[in-house]
Amino acid sequence: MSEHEDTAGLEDHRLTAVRLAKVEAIRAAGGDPYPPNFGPNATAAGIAEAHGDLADGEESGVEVVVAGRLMGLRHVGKLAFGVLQDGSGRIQLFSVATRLGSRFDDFTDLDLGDLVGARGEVIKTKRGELSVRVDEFTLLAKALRPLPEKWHGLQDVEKRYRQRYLDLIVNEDARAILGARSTTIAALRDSFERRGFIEVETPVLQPIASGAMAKPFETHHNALDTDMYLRIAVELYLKRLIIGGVDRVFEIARTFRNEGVSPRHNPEFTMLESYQAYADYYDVMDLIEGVIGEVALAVCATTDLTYQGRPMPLGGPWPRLGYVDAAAAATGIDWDLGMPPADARKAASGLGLEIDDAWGVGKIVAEVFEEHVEPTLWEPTIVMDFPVEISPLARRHRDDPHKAERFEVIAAGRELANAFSELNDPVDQRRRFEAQLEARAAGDDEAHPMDEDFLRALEHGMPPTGGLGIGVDRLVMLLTDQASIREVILFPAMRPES
RNA sequence: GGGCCGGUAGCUCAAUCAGGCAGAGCAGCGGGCUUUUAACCCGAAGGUUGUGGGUUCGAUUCCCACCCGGCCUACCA
Repeated sequence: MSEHEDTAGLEDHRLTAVRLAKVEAIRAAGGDPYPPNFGPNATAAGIAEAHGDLADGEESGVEVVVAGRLMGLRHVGKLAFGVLQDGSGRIQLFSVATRLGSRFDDFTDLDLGDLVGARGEVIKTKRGELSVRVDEFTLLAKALRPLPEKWHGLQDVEKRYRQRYLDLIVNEDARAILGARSTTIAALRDSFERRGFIEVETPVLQPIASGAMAKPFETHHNALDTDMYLRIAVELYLKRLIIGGVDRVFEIARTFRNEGVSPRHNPEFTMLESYQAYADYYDVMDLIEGVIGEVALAVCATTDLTYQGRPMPLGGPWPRLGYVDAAAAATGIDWDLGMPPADARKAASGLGLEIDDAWGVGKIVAEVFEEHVEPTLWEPTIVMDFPVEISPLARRHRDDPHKAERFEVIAAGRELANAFSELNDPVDQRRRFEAQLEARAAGDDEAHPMDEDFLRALEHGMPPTGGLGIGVDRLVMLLTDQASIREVILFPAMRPES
């Protein structure tokens, strides 16, 4: 195959044809437009830190070798000013025809987007721009396609998601969010590890989609000839590890749910789940408040954030509301999980909610809560003591059999974290699964499936345990002030092109 | 899934309301300039107006269908 057959039409477009021709010219002159390596010894940020205090027109006497992408090029007679962008920032390449000789024309012939290496002394120009005064430069990789507009960047949302590399090249915000996400993950890991939690990895492919109530992605394992599901949670696997004696365990788990796509939902997302033996949900409240505070400090250097124009104080302790009490306060109806379901249904219908006849009081109150309470909670709030009916994996409340020792952290009107005193009574767990099977039979296709393998593990004895799940993407949204989950996921789910 | 909005040069945007030669800036090309900072000046280029139909003498513009995206909504974390 000749190297021309695979240019995919690039030679047909005037902008790319010019660049292809430059590649050919370089090769014809014995050069390599794609050399195998290069050895930079300085970064834009490092140079700024070391030499930022040079006076205008002053020379540092220090020679550096830098590498990056050419983002700007201003040709002024026998001078040329290039803008080199590397992973740390930008530095000007100051080229002087009298120093570069015949190579000066090659420098001005570079295209925006080319990857370039340069060697020269760090100086500050007369106009005060810190620069590398180029004595030698090398084309490190020819860019055949033009960059988006240098001032406005890439605005087209679809292109920004599909071609995230362009977004990262030209939009500083995109790079900042990527960095904040990385810092968030590192800070979460650090917070849990310092508390003695061990990080593990459990199956993504599971024979039963357990641990949450959601529609899974289905797939098939050919060699085992068995249907499998992409995990919707890691809960039951981490509890197996608690049973196995791993007393503090966590996983940063990519999780998959075959549900709608929205500014707050991506079919694959990241959840951190942790389990702590001998702890109850009160211990977990302290844990989540501590962890979120630490992460906010690591990422934002403060816990007093602004989210979408409104104050978002992440520092704990957070207010704690009773789940049923909050529903009552919001609607003026004296909800009681022990009330006759018909009464609850009537009251909820009076609020304009559509209630399925098969629902129990717990599910009805949950509907009321999600409609009338959750959207109104802006600052982080712990809502505790959920209906046991909608909490099949949580321990029954020590004082009220209708409730579970479960809480969620609500922030900006949506769930940020979900936690409970874990259910470790295997007989009760079996009954809860059976109740879920009944709900499934009644038409709830997100009811939790029976999991005999997990029950067998529970029957060996699980210590009292506090469990926690944190929506990592949503946490990053809060920390970076982003309204859409797609802004904090590098490659959000999209329909295939064409 | 439903509703609303959008898709024009490589990129950022005009023109669409009320049908009449589709324009500009950046990028690219040619030329000039020894201190630029979105450099500037001169010149010449660059278009299947998302796709396919329809109405019309004439469609980027009006109509229909479809594709892709955004927001809202539904499901959910």
